[in-house]
Amino acid sequence: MLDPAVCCAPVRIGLDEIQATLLASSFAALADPIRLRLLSYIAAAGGDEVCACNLLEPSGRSQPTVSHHMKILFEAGLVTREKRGSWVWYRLVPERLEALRSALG
Amino acid sequence: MLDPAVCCAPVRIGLDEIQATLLASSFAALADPIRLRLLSYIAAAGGDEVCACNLLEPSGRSQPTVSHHMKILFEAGLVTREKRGSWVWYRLVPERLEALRSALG
DNA sequence: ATGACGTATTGACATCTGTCGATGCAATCG
DNA sequence: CGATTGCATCGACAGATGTCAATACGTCAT
Repeated sequence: MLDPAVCCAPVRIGLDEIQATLLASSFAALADPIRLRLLSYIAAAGGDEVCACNLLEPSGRSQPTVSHHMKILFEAGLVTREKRGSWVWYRLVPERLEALRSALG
Repeated sequence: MLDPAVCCAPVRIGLDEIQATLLASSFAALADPIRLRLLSYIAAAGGDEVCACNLLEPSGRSQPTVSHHMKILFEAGLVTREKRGSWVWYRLVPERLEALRSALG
């Protein structure tokens, strides 16, 4: 057995359980290829907002599935949702993305 | 029906399926509170490397569970693993974290 | 060699997640 | 008004994921 001081020093904790759970759920929203592509569609769109109908075809998924994913992104605070007439428009929330960026630095 | 040009403009794609899948699996590695805390333990440690035995107690999980999570972080390229004697030492991979940061910008 | 210790792997299980068809709801059109 | 259209929700299902007990594998001390 080596000197315990070498290996088993007291523990420092940088992230409490609540913070970690919140952060993890945010990253979970990014942990799906479809959702990342949906975000990139919005980011790459000409204007800063995109109609839900534009997200359907390129994702290659059914309408309920896309709606499900957009709900997850919405509840994670990564996009806003605004209904105008028959259509629903989504926008990115740059501050939220920036918050996640800073958590990695 | 409104003018289709208003809503159903042609689609721009910013992320192909392969890139999206790779990115998603990296974020998936961050999408768990235990793994975020494990990373924070390493980051908050005095030196730049941490023995696996130090990760066990603060995580509040069994040894196999911690080993499982460290394997996921390792395979995601977020930490390196080095066995010296009986112990295993982990280090963060800052470049990998930076790569994920830049994906959010 | 033998035992003790640190870590990884296996197997099993409950839970979570992505997916789609069917349905519901609200707004628009005729 | 009724029909149609855009989107959300529900129900069901297969596959992925987190967890731990049991076990296996190396390394060290005796």
